[in-house]
Amino acid sequence: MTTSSETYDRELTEILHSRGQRVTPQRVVMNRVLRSAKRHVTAEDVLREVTGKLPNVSLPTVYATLELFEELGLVRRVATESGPALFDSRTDEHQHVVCRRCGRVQDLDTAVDDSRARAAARRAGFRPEHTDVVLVGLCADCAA
Amino acid sequence: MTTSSETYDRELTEILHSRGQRVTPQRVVMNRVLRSAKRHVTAEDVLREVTGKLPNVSLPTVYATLELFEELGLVRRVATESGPALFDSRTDEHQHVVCRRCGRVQDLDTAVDDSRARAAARRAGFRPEHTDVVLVGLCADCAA
DNA sequence: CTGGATGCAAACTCTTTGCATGCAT
DNA sequence: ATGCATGCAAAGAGTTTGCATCCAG
Repeated sequence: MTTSSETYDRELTEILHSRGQRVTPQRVVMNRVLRSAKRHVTAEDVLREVTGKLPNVSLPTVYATLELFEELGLVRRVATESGPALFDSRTDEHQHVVCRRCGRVQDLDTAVDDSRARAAARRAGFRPEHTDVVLVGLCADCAA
Repeated sequence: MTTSSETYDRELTEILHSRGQRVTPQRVVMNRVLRSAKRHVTAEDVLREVTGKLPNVSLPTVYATLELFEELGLVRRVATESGPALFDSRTDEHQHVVCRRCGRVQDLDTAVDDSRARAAARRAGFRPEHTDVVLVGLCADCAA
């Protein structure tokens, strides 16, 4: 089930206009790149992908746009124990496995019951919004 | 139930000797600082605390020692979505709440069932070792 | 003594900021 | 026309590396 670029573009345009923000080529291309990315990407990854389609895009713009997209709910920052920031265009509930040796990240799709943790967080005075679940270990290659 | 510095020192000495590594004043003091720290600390935090007890300790030594202690299982790096690396001397299973606005981190003590996630990770070829659970939201102060 | 551990300085990576220009509205 | 968004350069935060010296065993 692949979604077309036009659908991505239309959705982005709608969100941006509803907030009085501009639809620029950089934002359109970055949105397409992110939404069709299979893996978790760094800002550098995004720049590389985008540059193939639109020249002269700068890293500061990539960072600014990633931050914007995060606010818009289009991407989520992945919690990691080190290394450059990773961004994930899947915003639905899922988990990550990270290899502590090579840094590889993969999605998991299982149910994790965080209701007791959320309740404890509220008792501690927090207003929890989402839960990052990261399993740290070794991938098949690094285990060998 | 406070544990004395002597107990910390003895435990550290034992682990280091068993691996043929040296017991230096820097390591002893850092171990005491970390084990008695209530909150989650950055490398800078550790340096500040240590400098009060032992002058001329350098940040590279703090980083090297934190990495060593991580290998020894004395501290764990906390998964976060951004900011400087956080270290936690609690190595038993627990969760964290992080304020996405001010970065405050607090411990939670609840049971989170990650067995299905672990199984899924193994199916994906990983050998999961531990699970980081981080609830992201707003703390009481920042919610206002 | 001897080599692992340290301190210092410098390099490096990742990210943010300042500012002049450009383009979406 | 207006001012938000961009590109470029430079600065900034956090972490790592190189190397001479030191000290724990």
